Amino acid sequence: MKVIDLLAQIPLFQGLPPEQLQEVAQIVVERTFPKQQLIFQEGDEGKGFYIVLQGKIKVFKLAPDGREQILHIFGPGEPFAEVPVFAGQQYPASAMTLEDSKLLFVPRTAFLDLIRRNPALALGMLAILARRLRQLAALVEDLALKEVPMRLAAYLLYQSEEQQGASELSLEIAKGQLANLLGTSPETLSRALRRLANDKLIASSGARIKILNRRGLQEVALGLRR
Amino acid sequence: MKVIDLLAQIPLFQGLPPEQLQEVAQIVVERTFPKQQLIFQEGDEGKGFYIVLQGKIKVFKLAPDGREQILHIFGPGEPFAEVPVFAGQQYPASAMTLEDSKLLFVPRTAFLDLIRRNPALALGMLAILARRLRQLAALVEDLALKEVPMRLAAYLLYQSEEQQGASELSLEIAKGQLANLLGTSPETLSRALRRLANDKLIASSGARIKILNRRGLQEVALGLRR
DNA sequence: CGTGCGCTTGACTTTTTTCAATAAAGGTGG
DNA sequence: CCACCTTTATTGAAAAAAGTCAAGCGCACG
Repeated sequence: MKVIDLLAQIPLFQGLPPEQLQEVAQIVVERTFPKQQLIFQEGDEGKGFYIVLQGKIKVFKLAPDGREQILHIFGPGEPFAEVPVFAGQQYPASAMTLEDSKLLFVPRTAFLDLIRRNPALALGMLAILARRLRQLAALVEDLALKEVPMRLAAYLLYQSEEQQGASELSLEIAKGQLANLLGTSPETLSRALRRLANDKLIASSGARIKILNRRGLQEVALGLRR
Repeated sequence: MKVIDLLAQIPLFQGLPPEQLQEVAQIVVERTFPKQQLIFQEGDEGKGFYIVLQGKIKVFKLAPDGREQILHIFGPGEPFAEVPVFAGQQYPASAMTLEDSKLLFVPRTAFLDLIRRNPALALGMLAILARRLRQLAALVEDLALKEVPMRLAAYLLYQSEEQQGASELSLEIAKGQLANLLGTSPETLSRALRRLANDKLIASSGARIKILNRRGLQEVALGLRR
């Protein structure tokens, strides 16, 4: 598939006139990464941002002792690492592939040029950053105001939504990674899962989860049930 | 002072041609709020964003049980609550004055119009959102990967920077509010302060803090010293 | 000068982390 | 396709960090 056709699928570029799409196609660089590959590290100079074509990317903060907190996981169609394009010049976090992935790299200066000539693109990017702020604010809320079982219940319900409201859902990421996303340890996550299963809210086998009592799970997520 | 002169001082509007500045002046609304006044609540429809002229504003998330996590505190010159202007239509958090405050309200549709005609303004707003993402990512990092004394030490050093690197600094906000900002309880904050004082890193009397051992405080902030 | 709110302190509980050992799962090469 | 080996997940027990409850103190404000 040609780059320009891929670009036409990206929400950010929806409605971009074909000649500008062509321009984008000429400045982007396609890059592939194997699973577990570091894409950039916090503090690296950010000369552009990325768009996921295939695969899955985690963006995370690392503590000196090696513990990590995932800020976000990105899948196909999603742009990430835009922050250094617009403010500062260094990446505020690190990024790594969770699977073999194919990315487009969009160089900073060329993209800024384009945005200056196209207000719709600017508004599209503003919408993306605004949504990201919403998500990060929700993560802060989770970490500061909710306990692990609440966060886990919320994540399961969210995944269920993502998967067409199915009651049988897949965790999508390894449990260790989920622990890093929920801001806890694998041990605590494991115990939280067991607790939900004991309470007959879910049935769990490996990365496959079946929601047995959606109402009850929602109550846990909201803190109405301990 | 006239609105247009106030606007000219706001970083976001730096470099805006005078006629567009005039346009902004015509669409903004000046509003004053007493201390402790709720400006908007999470979930309210956001018809525009605000700019602080005077005073201090906290933006926060509230748990059902009343606990709160402050996401950010804004002072003069800073815009806030831009998220619903660009994505979704509801505020993702609540906002309240910490002091008597004077704000400018910038209505959404008029501002979007303006931004469509002015790429520099769009880039300015992108830079603001990008910086905010950086700050929120740092807050997530603090909450997930650092203990309370580390966060407190980092806050004290940050305040010292803000106050021209002075060793004698003011907390700027009430301790109860600082606890909500650092993601902890007043009790735990109190104990953390006493611990730093016991270790002769700071001397504290009320909201006045004197840094006695900056190096040591930095070590605490980085987790090199327990 | 009193009153009240915010801050501090102590005692206790809960949640989560950490350490260690075991069990299960997944990938690789024979 | 199976056996092995490495990685990942689970479980138990103990420790640490922070939260909660309750009481006392003190400063600021009326």
